[in-house]
Amino acid sequence: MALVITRMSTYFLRTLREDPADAELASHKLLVRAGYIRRMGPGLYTWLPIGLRVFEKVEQVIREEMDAIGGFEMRFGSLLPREPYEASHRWQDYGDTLFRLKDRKGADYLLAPTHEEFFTLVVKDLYQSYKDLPLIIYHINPKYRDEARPRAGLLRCREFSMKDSYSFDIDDEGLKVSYEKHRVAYQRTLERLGLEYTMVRAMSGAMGGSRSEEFLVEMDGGEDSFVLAPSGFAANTEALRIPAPDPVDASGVGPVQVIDTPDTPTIDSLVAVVNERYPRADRPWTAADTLKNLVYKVTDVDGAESALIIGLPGDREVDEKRLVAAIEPAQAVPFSEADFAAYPQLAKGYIGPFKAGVGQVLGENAPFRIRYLVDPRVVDGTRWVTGANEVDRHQLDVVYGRDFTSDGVLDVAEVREGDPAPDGSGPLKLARGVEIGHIFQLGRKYAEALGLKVLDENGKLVTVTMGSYGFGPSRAVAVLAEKYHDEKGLAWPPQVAPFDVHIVAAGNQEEITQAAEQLAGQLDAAGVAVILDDRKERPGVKFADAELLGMPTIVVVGRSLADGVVEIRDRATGEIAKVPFEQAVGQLISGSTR
RNA sequence: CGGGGCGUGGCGUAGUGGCUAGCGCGCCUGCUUUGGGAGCAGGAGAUCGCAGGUUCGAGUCCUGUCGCCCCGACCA
Repeated sequence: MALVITRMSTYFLRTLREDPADAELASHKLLVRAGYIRRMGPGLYTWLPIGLRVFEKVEQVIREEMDAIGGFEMRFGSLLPREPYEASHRWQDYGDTLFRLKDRKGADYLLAPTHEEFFTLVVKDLYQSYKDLPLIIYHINPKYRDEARPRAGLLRCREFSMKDSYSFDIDDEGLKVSYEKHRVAYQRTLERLGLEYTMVRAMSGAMGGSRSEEFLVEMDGGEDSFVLAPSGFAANTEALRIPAPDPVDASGVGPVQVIDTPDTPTIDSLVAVVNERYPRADRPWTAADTLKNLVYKVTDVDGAESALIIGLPGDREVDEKRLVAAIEPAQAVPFSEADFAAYPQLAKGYIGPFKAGVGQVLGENAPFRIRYLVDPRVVDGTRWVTGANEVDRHQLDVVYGRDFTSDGVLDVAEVREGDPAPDGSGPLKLARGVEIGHIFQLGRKYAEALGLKVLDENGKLVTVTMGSYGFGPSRAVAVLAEKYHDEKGLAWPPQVAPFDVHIVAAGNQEEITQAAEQLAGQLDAAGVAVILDDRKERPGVKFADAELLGMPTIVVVGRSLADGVVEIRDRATGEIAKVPFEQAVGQLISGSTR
């Protein structure tokens, strides 16, 4: 079947000469400038014809790999009724991120942020037996999330495209198999797209469930921070558990000394004072020798409040994201001035290790439970400079295990480049990435909430176990643009390029335009997708646009046609080959472009 | 939600309270030009985000409001 030659003189495409002012990332600038996408509103983008071709190619790769693991493509709408979301509690749990709307009768609807409930229900509708399982079904369609801050063009949108698939199994063994299939499908998809990726262990977040991994593409400007060990181990910083050092022999450390330390509001000033007045024999004190104790007010899901004191080395800050992940679903906020005022036992700035023992209370009028948790680096025998729980006083040579203990370990300190990897393979590397895929072993949360059960071989009703697996094609397009561009513009890998060959008719002479047309027609007949620049423009304009648009192969029909040759340019490498006109088609069909 | 920046033709921008809001790109007409974003001539296109206010006079100052971008928080 013959394709249609796209002629730039009539194609619905306009390139911009300058970067849009509201774009920061190269992918955003270039996709707008080259006429692939247009912004419609905050976090809302329209695919223009040439952009849609890229999007559909990415979508097709995903589709093929999903079909290869036995997935069945179907499609839900995006406008969905409230009730199933009510049953899974997500009508509430999703919070402000959910787009909600009402129909003319006042009934509640939502725009799908994801489709777990509806996939669960359609299986419940159709299947009743274990014999029907396992099952993988998926769709690719728009998702809606009212993000607090959409950004970076296609990277974080309020309407975006997602492939979401769902697996249904009779037992956990089956779920593992389905999960593994998806992992393989995602690896193949990303390889085919030409994207290098890192798989990281992730927190399961609001989705619930036991196991989850993210597929991240490393990129400056990415939104997820993760750590990478020399062994290849990788994890989200929230999910990372740092290794506890071995206990230290503290038999040579003298007894605790309480010292006067006025005017030491900061860790640095404290370190300076102790080094001057109480120098260590072996080496100077450093910020890492101090133990700072931060107080948080924690609110449990049942609304109960308590105080959490976190003891961590003075050279580290608490990573808020790690804290949130570590204590959820409870929430923590730093103790306020008013809180400190209400509990004078907590001497702000001079707080030391608190006596261990959950259930200890503070205050008389409004008793407060206190928990004292320490950083994993605080192990038996470690020697610290820390607060004395008295204004203007600190204590020296305080040894964990000898002089104080805790109610447990809380690993929420910031992670730094060079910190030891949990698997002992060496220093960690810190990186930023974009989450392009996420696979979850959901378990039975949705099946239970919505009553998805089947009869097993003994005739007993059992709840089905599920997995859910997301992949973002629109985000993948942005990441591809980010990875495949240079100072001149985009440079698509062939498998996702909107066209295989970009023919530039460099000159308006009859012979040139005719030769370009002829070449385009022959390539088209051979099944090569061609875009032909037949505009009445100067060659320089056409060259610049060809490079901006980024087809893998650019064929220039122009000056050299007088010698019977055309130029075949490789967009990515810049290589130019001069080829006799009559051999060009053969070369382009068999060459590296397909 | 907190912090910072910004709203001026389609795009990018200039504009110490003062005349008819300027420039570049793009667009239209004509002539010339034609292998690296052409030249000349002519032309169309802006209620300066919106609403109040101060002033003889507001794109410019004040207040409010809406929106956008960036950082953070949040986010399968």
